[in-house]
Amino acid sequence: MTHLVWFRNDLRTADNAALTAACQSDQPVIACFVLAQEQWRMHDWSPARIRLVIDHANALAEALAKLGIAMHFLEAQRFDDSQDALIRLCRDQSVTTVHFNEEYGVNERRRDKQLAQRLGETDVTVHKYRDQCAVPVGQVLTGQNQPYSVFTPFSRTWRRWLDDQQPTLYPQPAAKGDPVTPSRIDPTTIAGYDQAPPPLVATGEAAAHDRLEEFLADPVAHYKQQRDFPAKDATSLLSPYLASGILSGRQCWAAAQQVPATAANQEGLACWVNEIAWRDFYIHILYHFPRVSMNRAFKPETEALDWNPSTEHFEAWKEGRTGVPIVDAAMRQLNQTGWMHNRLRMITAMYLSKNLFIDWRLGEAYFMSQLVDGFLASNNGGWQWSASTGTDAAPYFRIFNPVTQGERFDPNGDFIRRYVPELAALEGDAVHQPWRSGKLPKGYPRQLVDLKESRKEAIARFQALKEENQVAAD
DNA sequence: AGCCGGTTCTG
DNA sequence: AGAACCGGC
Repeated sequence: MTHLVWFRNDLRTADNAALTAACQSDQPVIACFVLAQEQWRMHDWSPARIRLVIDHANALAEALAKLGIAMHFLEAQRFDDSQDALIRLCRDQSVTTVHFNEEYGVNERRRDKQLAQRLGETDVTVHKYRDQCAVPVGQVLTGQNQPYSVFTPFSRTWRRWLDDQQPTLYPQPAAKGDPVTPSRIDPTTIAGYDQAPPPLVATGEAAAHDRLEEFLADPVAHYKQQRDFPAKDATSLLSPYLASGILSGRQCWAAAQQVPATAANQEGLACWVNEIAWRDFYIHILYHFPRVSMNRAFKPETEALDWNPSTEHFEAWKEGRTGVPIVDAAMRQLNQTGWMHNRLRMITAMYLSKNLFIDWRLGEAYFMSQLVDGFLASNNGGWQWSASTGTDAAPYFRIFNPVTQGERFDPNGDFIRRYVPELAALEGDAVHQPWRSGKLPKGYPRQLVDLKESRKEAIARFQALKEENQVAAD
């Protein structure tokens, strides 16, 4: 008569629907987490993310142990094997009820559905919780009960739902018994763990809450003005915690509600809450339009685009030697730290998909393979936005000029100089356009493509696609 | 969450 | 000459 909480993308004890529900029963509770390393590899998990997840799984096991809940770390290769591991655990531990919070990728949904079926045959009850968003998927619909595919109207309904419902956080679970000895994953058994860059954020749920509170106590007031300047470090840096569920979107929304609004902070607060809405938006898109997690474009007609083959241009982009300073600085930040500023994600994604005209899926996968905060819904949404293949995407003719973007958002070139030492000695605006001084600094490459020409070419290809579709429609 | 080229306004 | 504005992509 034991309840099992299966932790996946929700490595927290606070505000956790599945954990709270399990602890409300009178029966004993155990927990599990599946180490599906082969599946992680297939989903392009980065070493940085693997390390963050392992560290937080261990921290979670400790926190649960204090509540008298033993964590079982299960070995599996892929999701299919994880079903077997779960079923074995249920049998060995006399589990009668399994609780977990939903995930929305197609593989995850298929896994959960099959598991529920198989457990049903053995008289184990499965309880699923819709816990990943501030507003649960399925709750933000148009007047015609359809999902939104444009952000602005989505966000209006999203905000109204929260204002009306005022969702409260799930109560912290009470101890289920005397403390137990925590189990622990040995990181040396985990592929990739020791290849991770130094941790970007401190480990543990408490550290995540500290960062959230510190951000909302002051920096949020300058968020709207300063967040777009990568040299300023003016973002919350909560994405690593959100991506692995150490913090929930609902906790972020609730914490923002608690901040006394002043003239000084209200714009920044609203701007930041809007980013939580973006996260929810892309999760809702993933839920309603599963094709986006099956390597398909949201706009099917864009599947006909003839992307350039992945050549040395792609390698140069990955390694940060495209010859465009802001692009190279951004890619090196990603490679060195496992994180990239959001403005720079847009600039580098636009450059790959429009100037180099390389398939956005390759960029999406590469980002995933490096990012500590790699999260399917947001990463896919962002890439399809940049490539003009997605919901509410940038119109195909709205192509960033990476030099102009660099000049606007890194006006002193501080960020470029931090990550591209070859350019550090250049004075003033030359750091954005090193080719103008006549001779490139030693070791810095010439541009892969002409920005003006490649922009024209990209627009022409999208224009041709549009005309083909008009002909087909006639 | 644009950029570009052309035109008009301004000092 | 440079800012400010605009239509088209």
